[in-house]
Amino acid sequence: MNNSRFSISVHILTLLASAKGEVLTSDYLAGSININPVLVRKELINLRKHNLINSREGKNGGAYLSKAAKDIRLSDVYEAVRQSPLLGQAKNTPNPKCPIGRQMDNHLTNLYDDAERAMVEQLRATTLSQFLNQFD
Amino acid sequence: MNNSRFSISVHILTLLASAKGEVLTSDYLAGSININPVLVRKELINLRKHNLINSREGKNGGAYLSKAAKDIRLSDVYEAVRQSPLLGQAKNTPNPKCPIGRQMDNHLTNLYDDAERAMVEQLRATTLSQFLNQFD
DNA sequence: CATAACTGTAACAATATATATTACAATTCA
DNA sequence: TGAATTGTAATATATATTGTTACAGTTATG
Repeated sequence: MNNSRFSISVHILTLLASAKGEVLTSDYLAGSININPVLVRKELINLRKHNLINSREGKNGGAYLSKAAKDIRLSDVYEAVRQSPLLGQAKNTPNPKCPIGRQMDNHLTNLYDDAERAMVEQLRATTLSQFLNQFD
Repeated sequence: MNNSRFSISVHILTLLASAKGEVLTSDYLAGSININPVLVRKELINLRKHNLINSREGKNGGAYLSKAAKDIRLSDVYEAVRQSPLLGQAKNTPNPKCPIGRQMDNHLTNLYDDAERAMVEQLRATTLSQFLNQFD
C-alpha cells in the first residue's frame, strides 16, 4: 500500500460496526476520522464495491455494514483498498543488458508476493468484530 | 515502506554478491538498476550504516559486501531501509471526542505491528545467497 | 606529486502521489 | 417543495519521491 486508505477504511468500518445497523453520514464519519467528507464518500464507494457496506442516498441517508462484523476479516479490508504491491517495485526498468538486472523484477515480484501473502494471512486472523471488541 | 528503496537495496546487494568480493562502482550499479548514481551512493551509505556493505573512496574505489551472502537475510535488508510502518498510519489525528476515534491509533498500531512482523518473518526465510541462486 | 577515478554530500529541481476543497447534480424523506 | 444527503468531477494544495548538478575530499598510480 501507499497511503493511509487502509487506516481510513478500518476506521469507517469500526464506526459502522459500533453503530449496530444505524446509518452514519459521511460527515459524521469524517468528523471522527478528522478528514474531508469527500474522501470518506470515496472510500465508502470502494467499500461498497467490495460488498462490505451499503449506502443510501437522500435525506436520512448514510452508510451501514452489508454483513455482520464477525463475517468481515481485516484481510478483506486490505484487499479492498490494495492497489499496488506492498513492497514498492521501483519505477525504473533495470538494464536489460545486465544479466542480473534483466531478471530482477521477476524475482522481486515472487519475493513480494510471498511476503505480502504472509501479512494478509496475519490480517485474516482478526475479524472486524474482534477488532471492535478491543475498544472500551 | 513507502518507496522503492527495498527493491534498490536488494538489487545492489545481489550485484555485489554476484561480484564475489570485487568492488563495484556506484556508476556500474546505477547502470544495472537504471537510476541515478547519487541515489545508489545514498543507499550504499545506508547499507553500510547497517553493516551490510563496505565501501572504499578514491580511485579503484567502490562497494563490496561486508559479510558472506549466506549470512544476509532479506529481513536484514528490509530492516535497513524501513523508515515507517508498513501500513501507513493516516496523517490526521482522529477526533479525541469520539470514543472510537480516540482509541483508533493505538489499536491500529498493534494491528500493524503484528502484520508487519509476519511479513518480516517471511523475508527472514530467504538469504541473499539463496536469492542470488535463483538467477540463471 | 600530479592526475584521474572515485565516494560523500549538499542543494536544488522535477515529478509523482496523496489529500483537501469547492461545487453541484441527483436522490430521498417528510 | 425544501432540507439533507450521497455521488462525482474538477481543481488546488501539500507532501513525498526521484533526479540532477556541483564540487570537496580521498586514493591509486604512473
